[in-house]
Amino acid sequence: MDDGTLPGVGVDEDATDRIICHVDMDCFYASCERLRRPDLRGEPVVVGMGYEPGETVGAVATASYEARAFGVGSAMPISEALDRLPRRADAESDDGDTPDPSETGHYVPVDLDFYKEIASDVKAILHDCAGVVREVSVDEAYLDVTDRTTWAVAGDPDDPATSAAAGPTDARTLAEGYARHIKERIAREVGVPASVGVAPNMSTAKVASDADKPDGLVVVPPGAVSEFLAPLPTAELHGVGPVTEERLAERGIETAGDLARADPEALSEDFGERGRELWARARGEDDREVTPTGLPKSLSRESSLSTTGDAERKRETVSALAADVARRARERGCRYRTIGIKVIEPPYEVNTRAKSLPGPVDDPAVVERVALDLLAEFTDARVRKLGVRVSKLDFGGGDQATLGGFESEGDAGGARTNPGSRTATRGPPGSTLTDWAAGAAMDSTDGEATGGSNGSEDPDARAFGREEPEEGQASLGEWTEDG
DNA sequence: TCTGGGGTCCTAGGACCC
DNA sequence: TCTGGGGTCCTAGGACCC
Repeated sequence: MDDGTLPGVGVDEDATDRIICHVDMDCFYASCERLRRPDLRGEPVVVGMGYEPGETVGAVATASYEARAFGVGSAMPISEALDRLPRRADAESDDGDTPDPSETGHYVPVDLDFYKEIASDVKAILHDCAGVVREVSVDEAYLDVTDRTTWAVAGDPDDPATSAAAGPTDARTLAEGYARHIKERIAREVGVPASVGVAPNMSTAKVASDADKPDGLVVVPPGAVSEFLAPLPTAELHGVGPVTEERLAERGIETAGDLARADPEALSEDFGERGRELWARARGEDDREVTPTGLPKSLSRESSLSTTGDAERKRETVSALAADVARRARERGCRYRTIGIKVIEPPYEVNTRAKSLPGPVDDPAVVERVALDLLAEFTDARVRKLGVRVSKLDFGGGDQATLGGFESEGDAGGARTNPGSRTATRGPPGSTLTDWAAGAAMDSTDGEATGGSNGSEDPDARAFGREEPEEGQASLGEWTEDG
């Protein structure tokens, strides 16, 4: 049953073996910039935000491999990136001690819309190459290509020339040829490089695509999974971050092989359900199906400030973020039932607060009022970052059984641009949910400002009437019952 | 009256990913 | 590396219901 460490002997070698590809675009933002700026090819390129004049906070989104050679990496503060790799423009305009141009790089601001356009060209190829595609992010996707190719060995398995990309086994499979075909189509038709991992399951395919970046192709046939994973540091497993890596190391677990041999019961005790899952992944066991990308679960916006305690500045920021989130939700035709904020206090203390409404709404005014109400708790706090989020999203779809039937005209196209006052799907005649929610939040804000009787109580109860409905809210019960 | 277990929803926080 | 922005999933406790 468990002889899977032998090359060529399958851990799960029956005919049901799947063939999963993980396609991961290499430094995608930088590759996109090079498409429209050929002069950036072969040069160090850093795509980031916040380094332009007047901006002080920012980070690297993507660094080309040439830039990485200078120590510039993703998520690095832009100031540090500039220390390691001075800006080419600076080098040319500076007549003082000009850095050697060969030790400078190009800094380009993020243009997500453009990258999404390029990504859609790539995704079109992926959908052409597989029946099921799960798009994980703008630059990454899983494909189930089981019905397009096989694990059968092609060519002469004894010929080392055929094994260049075959990973830990010598045999070159038809699956490898198919993956190469995908990769080459992307390069030829779109002009950006990708790394591809092929394995019998998602988690191994993911690790494989990372194993030989950039422009890599790593194929791990069914019988070779354990052998491939075993020597890798635990951090290379998907789902093991710095915290888990450290905690595993404390237990003497340094590699995927160590993890695979560990006691799953003990892992389960220490790490909960995740422990067992990581154990299985380290053993190359992962039976998750590749499912198409679903609808988003939440929408959010956040923004960094130079640390401030200014209450008005915080409120202005939250209002702007709320407006933007609400606009995006409306653009996507989704309503939301929960509105939340994120407040980050120095040094980096993350606070989240959220409030659920009795039913889904689409109303920028409600987002703003609820967000500001939640922010009231932090009126005196010094903050370095603020965020607004909506969740419990409702994309309409099946939930069109409205009581009022007011969506009969004008909304057929699906894009929900109707004003908030028309968006409640439940509620007593003559009133709407959004009216109620807005009123409740507003009442509470007033109460706070005037030192009203509720001023010192639980803000949750205050804002959303979990307790006694006040005057004018007597119908709350009707709404919550079926919510 | 007390006790119990199961289920669901809500909120807050944490880890992780790109 | 003292930290940008947009997400996902999991956990845990409390409320509430049956």
